[in-house]
Amino acid sequence: MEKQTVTIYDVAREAAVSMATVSRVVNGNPNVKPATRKKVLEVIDRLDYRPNAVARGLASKKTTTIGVIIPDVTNAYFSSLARGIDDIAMMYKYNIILTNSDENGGKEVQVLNTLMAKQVDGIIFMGNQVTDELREEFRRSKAPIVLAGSVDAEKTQPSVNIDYVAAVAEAVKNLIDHGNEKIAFVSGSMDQAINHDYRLKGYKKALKDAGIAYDDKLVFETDYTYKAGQSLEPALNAAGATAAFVGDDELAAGVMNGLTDAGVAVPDEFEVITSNDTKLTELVRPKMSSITQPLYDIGAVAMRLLTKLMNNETVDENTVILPYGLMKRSSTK
Amino acid sequence: MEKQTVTIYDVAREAAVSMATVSRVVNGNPNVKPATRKKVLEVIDRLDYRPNAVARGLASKKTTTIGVIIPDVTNAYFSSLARGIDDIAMMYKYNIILTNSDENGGKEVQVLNTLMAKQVDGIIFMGNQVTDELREEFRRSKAPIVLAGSVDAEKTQPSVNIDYVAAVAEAVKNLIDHGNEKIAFVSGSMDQAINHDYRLKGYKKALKDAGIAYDDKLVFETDYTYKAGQSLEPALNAAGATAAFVGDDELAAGVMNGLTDAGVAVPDEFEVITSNDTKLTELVRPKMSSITQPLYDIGAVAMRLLTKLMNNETVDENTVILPYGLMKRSSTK
DNA sequence: TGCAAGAGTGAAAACGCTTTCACATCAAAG
DNA sequence: CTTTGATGTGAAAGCGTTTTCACTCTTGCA
Repeated sequence: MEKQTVTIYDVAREAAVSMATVSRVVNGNPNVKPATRKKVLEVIDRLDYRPNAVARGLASKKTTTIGVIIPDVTNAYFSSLARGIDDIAMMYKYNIILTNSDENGGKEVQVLNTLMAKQVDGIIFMGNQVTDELREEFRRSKAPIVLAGSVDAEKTQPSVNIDYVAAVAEAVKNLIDHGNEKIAFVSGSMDQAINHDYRLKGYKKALKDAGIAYDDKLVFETDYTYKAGQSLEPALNAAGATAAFVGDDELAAGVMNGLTDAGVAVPDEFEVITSNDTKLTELVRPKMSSITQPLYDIGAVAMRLLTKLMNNETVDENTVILPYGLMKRSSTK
Repeated sequence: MEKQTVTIYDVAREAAVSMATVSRVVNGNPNVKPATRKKVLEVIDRLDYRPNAVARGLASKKTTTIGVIIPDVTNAYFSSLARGIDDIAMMYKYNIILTNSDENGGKEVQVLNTLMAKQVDGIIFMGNQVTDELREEFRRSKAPIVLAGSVDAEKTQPSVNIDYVAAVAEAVKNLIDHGNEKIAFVSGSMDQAINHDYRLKGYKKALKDAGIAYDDKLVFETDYTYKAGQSLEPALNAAGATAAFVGDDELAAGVMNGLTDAGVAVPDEFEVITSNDTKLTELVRPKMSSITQPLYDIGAVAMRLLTKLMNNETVDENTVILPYGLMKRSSTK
């Protein structure tokens, strides 16, 4: 025995008005006589009428739902962004369809398509490897798409980020200032624009400014996991590094613990600076120095930007750069 | 100049068949002559036709979308569950609308309502404080709802969990076996069923089994944050505790670091065992001993259960209990 | 040769809303 | 009193699918 759903038509009949009028009061349209409005509201209340958002979406061509593509919710960096996104979305009455992509191009394209099929009003994309195919999909989307905490070298989409090049350069300079000359650059895949086109650039810049020669033996390309970091100690040691810039906090924690476990003292014998300033940096011992990013805000601002785009408001700047900082904790001198 | 969307009608016209037939081929209905199917598929391809999921949802009364209510994505425990949920959901062609509730009753009710308005096919709820009002909303929902990693004392909804009482009892027994008599019970709000009706019960049981008197001075009700744990050291000390069972990993990390920072040696002078076995337990030093839970699986199984419910398959057991374990690391002797 | 039973297809009615357009009403202005 | 411009309301046409039902062909079989 299915519960019978009450529709706008039922309300109209009971209130002795037209569907149009019911629709008006539901949507807060001011062109309704107060007496009528009251009458309709009473019936709505009595019948416990709840508008069907799907029907609404079909008729109005707006779903008040946005799609969010995230590499992995389980990653503290991204989940912080996601929280910022959701909070602002909720503030603007949007809901979020969240899907994990594992930064896998095929999955990203597929997910993007189902999001578009579901007629989301907008999309927020996180992930640093924007393939040509993906870019093509972006282009064909009628819903606006903004990148959050992610970069695409082609800069074809609106995005919100920090200035990665400058941030990394500053972090590395800090290490250099402490007397380190052999500084490792540890990050995830170099196929990712953020590593290849931004972080590495910052790293090289700092080196160059200090007159230190770039040595690709000091560049460690691995994946963003604790384990990967932990097992990096021998290689780091073999390369003669005395400090490392690391592109991810979990990875950095691994690097640091791997070092410590191998009897290398951090920061006295080896300094580590990381990138994302997630909670993690405070939990490990020694606490990790890090580039600071307004994670929550990156998500929040991205979502805010998206709302403007969805409303066809003109936005002065398509790519917004938020301020970063450097937080000295105990993994650097 | 809006891009003109191509509809099923356009395809039908171009392929010289009816909409019904196009619908059939799109949905893989076998009652279509191969030749016809081929012809239609060609047109679909040529026009780049993409079915509108909203229209589909309206007509079929299925949205292939489920709602997920999560206290906070940023929390490692819950985000692990969320990942399990999403993976299985994707496997069954569902998408997920994710909303953060902060375990705030009012927000939960509101979110639940918007999810139902959006006609989700099912809902997964995480949160340990099921108010009467919430229970009422659950009841009125036509979409099935399952609790994941969350308990409701009334057991009115399907759920997937571990046996919290037994797990906590075992953890505490372990502490007792190490010679501790004054064992602190540290958790979040006692209003939450999981703390009040499960964990505390397990704690008391272990005490009773060992013939140790229960002392509510040793029960610390706080919130699930690192900071809260960190500042607990003086109180713990004042109560004369020599060990603690903690209900959340981040909180436990705080407790442990607070202790360490105050010069209390873990585990020699104070043992700590935590509850959720998130990655965190491995990142801090000493590594934390913990009850182990199959986090990902709890989410995955909950989602799987939900698919069955949505298909009206009969399920033998409405509440599934997954196995737990105890992982000894370095925060206990 | 005739007939029952599929197989394949199309017409059209939902699905539950928004929105356009036309119309009616009414108060203020001439 | 008329005219006018707002204000309030309803009829009905979408929105893009799925699904039911009826109908036409084919086949296989008696």
